[in-house]
Order: sequence, then C-alpha cells, then structure tokens
Amino acid sequence: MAERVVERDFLARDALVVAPELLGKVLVSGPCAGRIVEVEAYRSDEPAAHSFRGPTPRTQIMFGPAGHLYVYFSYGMHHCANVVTGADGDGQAVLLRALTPVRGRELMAERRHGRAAHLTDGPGKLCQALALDLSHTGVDLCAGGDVRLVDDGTPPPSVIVTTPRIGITKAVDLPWRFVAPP
DNA sequence: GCCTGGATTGTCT
DNA sequence: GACAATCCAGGCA
Repeated sequence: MAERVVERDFLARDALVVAPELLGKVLVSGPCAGRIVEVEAYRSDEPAAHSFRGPTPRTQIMFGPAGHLYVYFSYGMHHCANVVTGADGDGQAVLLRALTPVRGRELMAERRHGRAAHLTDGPGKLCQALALDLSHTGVDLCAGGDVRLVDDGTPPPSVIVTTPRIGITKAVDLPWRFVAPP
C-alpha cells in the first residue's frame, strides 16, 4: 500500500473545502494510525472557533501555516486534535472527531485503560489512543515526522454526511461537521 | 490577580 | 437520560 505524506498545498485551502477531503486520510502517531471518519471545520469568522477573537498564545498556531497540529485541553481532562488549514494568518483549523484504528490497535487499547472497543470514536478518545497532548501542538504533519498525515490511496467516501457541529454553544446551526457513513 | 466557561467522557439512576 | 470530574485560557477588574 503506497503511503505518502499529505502535501501542505492540500491543507492550505479553506477549511470548508479541506474538511470533507480529509475523510479517508490516515493520521499516524508513532506505531499507531487511524483513518479519519469524522471532522469539523472551524474558522476565525464564526464565534465557535477558538481563533474568533484573534491570535492568543494558545491559538497562534491556528494563524500560522497550514499542516501543523493544534491540540487543546478542555474540561480538565480531555485533549482535542486539529489540523491547521487555510492560508498563513487565516486562523482556520479542522477538528478531528473520530478515526477507525488502522495500526497499533493493541497499544491504543492499552492507553485507553484496556478498553478494546470505542478506541477512537470521539475527539478526546482519539487523542488518548494516539497519545497526543499539548506538547504536540505545532507539530508539522507534512514533514514526515513521528506524527504525520498520510494518504494511503483510499479516496474520500463517495457519500459524505453533513450536519451541524457537536458540543458547541455558539454558531450551532452551521453545518460544518463532515462524517463518513459506515 | 481572580473568575468564568469550555470543540468531552464515563458513570450513575 | 442526566450529571459530575477537573484544569487551563481568556476576559475583566
């Protein structure tokens, strides 16, 4: 299976264009990997995004070049992983909400405290399974490093379900969640 | 400096 | 179906 790292140009487009095309791509973290099946788009022109109020120490990575990882900590116990998209300075990102395990399933189950099922079907869970935390903020997913985004030749699903985003309190009506049906 | 709220999850009823 | 757990960033005094 030919596996190549996703090009930065692919990600340096509008989050609403990149988000549905990320479905089917594979996120690799060391020995573990998972295929992206659910994402949400966030842009600085809508209040649900962390970047809405402009750059801050936490969100400055979202305003940088596309292809970097933005990890934030929420609710005191969960991490969520985003891929920075758009042009330099746009403040856009695509939240990775769910994966299907491809490699390293055993290690993921170990990190998930032995639970073998539902390893990566939520934004907080996939970060735990892939051992992503705040220290991974700013990692370049296009550089072919330990944590990277790859295309294994699988095309995006022919049918993509679009729904409003989950778990937010602002701009709740924007249909910016993209899901690959099972 | 202090106070508030959050792009969630797991567990209990 | 409802709620508690728990820490950090951002806003405001």
